[in-house]
Amino acid sequence: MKTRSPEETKRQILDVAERHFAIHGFAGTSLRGIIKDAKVNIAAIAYHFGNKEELFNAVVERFAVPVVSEQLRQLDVVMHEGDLRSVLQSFYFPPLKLIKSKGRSGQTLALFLGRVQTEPEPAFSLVDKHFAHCRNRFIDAFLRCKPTATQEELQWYFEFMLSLIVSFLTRQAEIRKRYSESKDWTPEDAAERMINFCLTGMQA
Amino acid sequence: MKTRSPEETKRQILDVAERHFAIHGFAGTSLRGIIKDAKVNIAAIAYHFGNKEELFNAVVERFAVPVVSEQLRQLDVVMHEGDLRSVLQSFYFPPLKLIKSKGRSGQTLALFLGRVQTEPEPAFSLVDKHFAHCRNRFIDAFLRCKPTATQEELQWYFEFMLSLIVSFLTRQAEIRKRYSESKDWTPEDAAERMINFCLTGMQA
DNA sequence: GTCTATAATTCGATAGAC
DNA sequence: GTCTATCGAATTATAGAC
Repeated sequence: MKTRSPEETKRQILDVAERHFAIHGFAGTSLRGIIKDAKVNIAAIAYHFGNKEELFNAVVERFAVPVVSEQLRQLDVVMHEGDLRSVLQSFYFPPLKLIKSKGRSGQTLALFLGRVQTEPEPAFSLVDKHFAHCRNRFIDAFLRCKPTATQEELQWYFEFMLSLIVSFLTRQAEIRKRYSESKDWTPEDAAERMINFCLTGMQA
Repeated sequence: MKTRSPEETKRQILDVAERHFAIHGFAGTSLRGIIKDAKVNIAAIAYHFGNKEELFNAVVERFAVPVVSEQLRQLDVVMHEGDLRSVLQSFYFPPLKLIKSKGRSGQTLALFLGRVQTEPEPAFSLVDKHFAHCRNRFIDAFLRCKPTATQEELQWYFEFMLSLIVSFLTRQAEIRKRYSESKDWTPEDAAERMINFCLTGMQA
């Protein structure tokens, strides 16, 4: 058996765990299933991550931190323009870009990213930890674009914007199968549709 | 111990199972937790429903059948009008009405209704069974309202419409907590916002 | 139909050698 | 750091008495 570096072992565990959590959810995932696919020892998880919940947290953190960071970075760039489309793009593009850069494994990352937002504990409580600040910043940006809107309206718009991408990420595989008779579309096509839908929806 | 009628036992199991599945998901729910709350014997579940998956199926069926039936009935009434708002109302109102009619337990029904659409197997595969026909009918109705739109566009609009309510049902408790500083809103308010958002979004 | 008792797995976690 | 071995708890499902 070839030996692996500790970093490689950690990454391997994270990759497989991400896939299992994405497909089966937190409760439906067993550590023994993960170590079987990752070809590591059961004790390696305990050594590197602690327990199941901390492993899950590590998987969330690996994608959430760079995605939120990039969303806020892009938002900073376009903030002064007061252009709603640019704000929506700042929200939608970073996660889709990360998924695309992952190639084939991006599909399970996408599923995991959506699943985190819809799963029961402990997944759900992690969302606020990573995304609460992001949400407030985007609602502020909305206010710049629509100065006459109430805070309540803008909060709903944020929830609607989030709903579309969460639902898309979670169900895109099923959507593709369901509408297989239609011509193919790329994630960029879907992003454009979501952005246009939000854009007009917010101009009610 | 007071004896219960078989029908009452079944209903009691379904009620508690619905709550547990809604809160913990399919994999995260244990039959022992259900029988403890329902104050029935473990063997009663096997006798009345078979196994865990069939119990879950029974919970889904109990709400899905009347909701879909009412959606299609309302759609039939407004189909000829070619009015998009009426079509959207035919989709959104029946589930919200059922939830409201349940009173306090409507909250867990709402959570379960949304959860079914986002959970991993076996929940997800049940969705198509109950809702596939409904989806086709509503996409047909969209076509009547927007004769120039492509099939692909209309399919996306259906997914967006579905996304909003699924996300709302799953997360409305968290949304309320998150924006507690805002003034209160009723499910009817939320439905109107979703319908208006969809309506303008579809007029892009 | 309802119950007790238990079979048969599977799980997360850990102790301890190397 | 990595491994084997295993503990203790929890799970689903079922057999069989009443």
